[in-house]
Amino acid sequence: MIALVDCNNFYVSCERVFDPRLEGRPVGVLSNNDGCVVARSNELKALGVAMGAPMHLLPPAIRRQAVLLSSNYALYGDMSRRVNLILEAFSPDVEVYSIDESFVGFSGFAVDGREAHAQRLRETVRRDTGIPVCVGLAPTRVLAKVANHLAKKQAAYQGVCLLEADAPATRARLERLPVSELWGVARRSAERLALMEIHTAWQLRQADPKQVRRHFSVVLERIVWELRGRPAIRLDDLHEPRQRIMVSRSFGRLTGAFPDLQEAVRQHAARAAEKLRDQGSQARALMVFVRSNPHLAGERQYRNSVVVPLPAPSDDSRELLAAAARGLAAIFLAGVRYQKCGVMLLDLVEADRRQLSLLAPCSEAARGRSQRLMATVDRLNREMGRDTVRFGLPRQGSAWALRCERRTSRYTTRWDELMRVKIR
DNA sequence: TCTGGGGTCCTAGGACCC
DNA sequence: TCTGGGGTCCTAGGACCC
Repeated sequence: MIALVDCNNFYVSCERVFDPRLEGRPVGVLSNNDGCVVARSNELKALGVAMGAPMHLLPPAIRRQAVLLSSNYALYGDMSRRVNLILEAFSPDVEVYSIDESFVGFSGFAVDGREAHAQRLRETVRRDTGIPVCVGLAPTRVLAKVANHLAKKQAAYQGVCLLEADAPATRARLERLPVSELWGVARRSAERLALMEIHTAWQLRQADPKQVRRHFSVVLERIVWELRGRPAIRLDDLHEPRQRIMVSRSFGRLTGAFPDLQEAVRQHAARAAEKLRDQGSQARALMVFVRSNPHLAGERQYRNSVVVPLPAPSDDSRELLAAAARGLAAIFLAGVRYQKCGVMLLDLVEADRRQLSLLAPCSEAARGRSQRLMATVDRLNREMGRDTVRFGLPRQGSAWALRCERRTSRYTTRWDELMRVKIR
């Protein structure tokens, strides 16, 4: 039995913990650059605001009524960590799936004690962090997702829903669930399933797995097995390092100036290099991309990317920044107003299993110096705050700087912001 | 004026091998 | 007239997730 613990309207709930005046009001949290609505309170959903709605297209009446906040990832990340600490006290088997969801192993409990245990978990998280969560219990992950969905939608469940694979009640629930609401089935697959007269989760469960695999993919076949109660989806081992690392941002405003892009690409490469060292990897290649704003008709459109191989695997910020700069120079086109750029580190290898290059031999002494330098930079930034040491100084107010005009305080990670009072 | 930022897995098809 | 039958590896792009 697996429990899916999902925080309700997570970003909004985090904001409410530190500003109870937001309770009962329509609240939204915005993406970077205050671009889109990425989290909504129930009150905001009730006003008809869709997930991902562009902020500047919201009706004025809604903008007046709602509290719309910039995202505060330092706060959400720390609150997420606190929630997971509590989950770990309830089960030795916690798989963090995203910032607001975790799968929790629930095997080993007496059959009639599972729901009560889930209720206790829910109450403890609420009491100790202030975050409301719902729990879906089922034998597979896909069914646990369905159970969680029900627990959120129907108050009668009081936040905990258990689905057995073969119970008549489960059949009734699946018959009423559109296939597109299943985890792993989105618009494209739903459209193609509809052509085969498969509209509900129950109909998909009844489909022949082999046929499904032939017409769609092994991914959808696994969903069929999971709906039948047979586990077929394993999560990646979370301790596995990432296979690629990406850092990209939209600019605060469009810019066609090469120095602006240079500066942004350098910042992204430096941040990516920190993430790379943090997971103990090195990159064998790096990708740089730039693009104009595809939403603007009449604007000259351009997008391009280039992969820059590195002579030897590296996690040295200086080498990665230099490679990124070369990549940018190769794809920059004058006369375009750019909206976004980014850097992706590719072909990652574990630092201690790195293969040395025959073509670019590098003395062990030089490697050692590089490693000590990077470790020192990372330590200073960790202990004294991000960007205490950085590679080159960005100018103030550059075009690519993010807009985030409505961010709340980083209450749990910054002493200097803890007491900052905001009057609304 | 203004539309996010990450990730994963799978498949098809090309290039190449014998 | 008529030109095989497997493999592997890599990459780009699709689809999906939060």
